Amino acid sequence: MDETTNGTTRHRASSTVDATTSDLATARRPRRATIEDVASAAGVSVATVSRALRNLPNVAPSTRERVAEVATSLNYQPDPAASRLAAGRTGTITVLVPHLSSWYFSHVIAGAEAVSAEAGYDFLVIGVGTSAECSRLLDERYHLERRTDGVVLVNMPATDDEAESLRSRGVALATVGSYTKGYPSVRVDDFAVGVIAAHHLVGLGHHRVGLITGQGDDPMNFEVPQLRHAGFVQGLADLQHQLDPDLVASGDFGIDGGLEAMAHLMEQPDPPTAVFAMSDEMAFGALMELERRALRPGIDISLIGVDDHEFARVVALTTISQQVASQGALAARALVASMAGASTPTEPVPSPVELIVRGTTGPAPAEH
Amino acid sequence: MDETTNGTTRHRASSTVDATTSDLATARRPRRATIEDVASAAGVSVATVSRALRNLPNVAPSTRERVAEVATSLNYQPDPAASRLAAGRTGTITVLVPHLSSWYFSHVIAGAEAVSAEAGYDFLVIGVGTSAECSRLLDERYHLERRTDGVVLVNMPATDDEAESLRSRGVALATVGSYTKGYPSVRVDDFAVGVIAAHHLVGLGHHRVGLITGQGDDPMNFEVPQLRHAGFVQGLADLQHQLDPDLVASGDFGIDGGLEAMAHLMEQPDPPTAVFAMSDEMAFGALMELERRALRPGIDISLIGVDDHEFARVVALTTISQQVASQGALAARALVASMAGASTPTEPVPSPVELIVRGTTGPAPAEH
DNA sequence: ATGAAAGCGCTAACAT
DNA sequence: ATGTTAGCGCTTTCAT
Repeated sequence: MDETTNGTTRHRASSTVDATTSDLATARRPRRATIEDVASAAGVSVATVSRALRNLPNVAPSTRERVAEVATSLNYQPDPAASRLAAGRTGTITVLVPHLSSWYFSHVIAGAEAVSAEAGYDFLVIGVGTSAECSRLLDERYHLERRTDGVVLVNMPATDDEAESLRSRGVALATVGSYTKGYPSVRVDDFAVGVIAAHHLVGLGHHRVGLITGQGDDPMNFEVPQLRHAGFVQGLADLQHQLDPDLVASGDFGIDGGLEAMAHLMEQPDPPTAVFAMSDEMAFGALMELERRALRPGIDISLIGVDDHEFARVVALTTISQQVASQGALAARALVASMAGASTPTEPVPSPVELIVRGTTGPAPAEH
Repeated sequence: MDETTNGTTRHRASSTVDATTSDLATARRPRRATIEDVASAAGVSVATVSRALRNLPNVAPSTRERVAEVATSLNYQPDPAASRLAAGRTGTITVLVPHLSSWYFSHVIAGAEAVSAEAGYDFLVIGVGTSAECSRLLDERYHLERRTDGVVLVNMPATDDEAESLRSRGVALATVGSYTKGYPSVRVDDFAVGVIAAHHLVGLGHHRVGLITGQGDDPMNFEVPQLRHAGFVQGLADLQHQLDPDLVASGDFGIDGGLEAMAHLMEQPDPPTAVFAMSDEMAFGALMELERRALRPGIDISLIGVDDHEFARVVALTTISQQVASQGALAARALVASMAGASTPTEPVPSPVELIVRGTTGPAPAEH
């Protein structure tokens, strides 16, 4: 039944470690060593090999060592598909992210990948254009749970239902850039980001401040802009200032959007002397517009961004830095921990921000 | 033997399509539908379901349709692990790349991911720091062939041996940014890039031209800098010019490297009036250095980069554009084709480049 | 055109 | 501490 029609048992002499010893059976290709090969070569059962190699308890130290040696000499690696099927775990972490190539997301991915690899997980990447597409993935039809043990959601809102759906299917969840109740989520204090920006600008003596926000067409990730906005308003209020609704323009988190938003702001009857752009990329676009208007950043008008993009220092952009790769890493680490059965932090895991003053912010122009 | 100790057969009435009908057996969780569920609900064997769903021949149209309907209504999706184990194919494409977060690589990944997803492949990402690490992966110990049907190598040299090792293990290969004999590889004509840069600068009347190259510590991807270098020299020679070895500095493909390289060039006794930086990022660093020296790009000194990084237009950098995401997509497409058994292009697949003139290049200063 | 059955290479009870 | 064995859910000959 286990043995095929020939009645011979396949165990070799237990000292037979040499990988070149070829069974009369399959001698076609340089066939991969299986757990059975290791077992017979080590003179133990496959179960023991399995235990020994996965460092499960109840294996004699001497046995464990011998098995490990044999496995190495046979260049044995368990077949992922087989163990997935048998164990029901995939050894895979999946990250769901919009715009794979954008600065922010690629850094998150880099951080998450490093941690996943180190923890021995395969790292799957799925680009999701819209949040609708994301919901579809998180919900039924595409069976995420067969492909992955955990997913990292980057700047994608997951409803409580979606999160619960994942949980019920045994998939762990962690998010970065948005908060899902009951799951580890890494993020900066976006409210504080807004406050810091406001305090910095008003502290420089600016009274008329503008905001380039990031509300785009896709309502994906509405939380971040909303919080930064609220924080900015609060920061102004702290210092007895207000945000004129006319001085708020949306820039879609891109260079072009930033450019247009800045143009819009400068076309106001009473334009701002200082502007807070919610991302460095939008700030870059804004700088282009200022250049076109021959306005000197930091002198004629102040501009502060968020991110500390590699490029910010090239144009001397004052910004509020965040550690993006580290956020991806933290999320992956939380995921690994929760998959290992550890209790996951249900409160948001904070990631630090820091004001970095460069050249694009300066004292308010005297003439007023 | 197939049935467990109880002798009951598990087939339901063939009209039973309702997913809520619970066997007396496993009624624990909302168990996923298996191929058996579909088979019994459709009143056919699992083999037929398997054939029908994968569009294999020898299935009656009516049967195929019925199976498809039942599968949909049961929300059935084959378990990847099971089919991998049984079929020996993984349905996975893996991309091996250094520096996940850098501009170039993240764009390649984005392109490759889109194509992979569209073709129905899972997309695995592995960050490899050094080329040694890459070789290790491509060689024996970590069994890539169990995890993936094909790999995309980004700017990582694969030796013929490594490529052959992959082939013998049934893993398809495609590369971008480097050429491996006998495998599809997508790349720009880096020699032409150098020529274009040289012609542009000399065409503007520059006689003393410098080069910021990218040879770093890790000899990973030596081909690109080497070819661009050679092309640059050739382009100069075309117009009776030479490259002074003193005007060549290495910048490691980073902003800081570019900055230092430019500083080095400008400290020469007879500094260049025009510089070709092999990447936009190095050019950005170079611009910072020029700013520090109060030299106006495009007027006091000309600078041209390569890539057309999103940011290039922000600083009006003249550059030679390449379509990076498209390269990743082309590579993935070639991989998909070769895995489907198509004959793969063994000649390099060219990706276009284009000179984009902006503000950082201009006529050579008159005073000379 | 369809079905029966033998694995694919592991893991996880359950013995011992 | 170790061995036996029954699956995991598919794919794939081989029959029919």
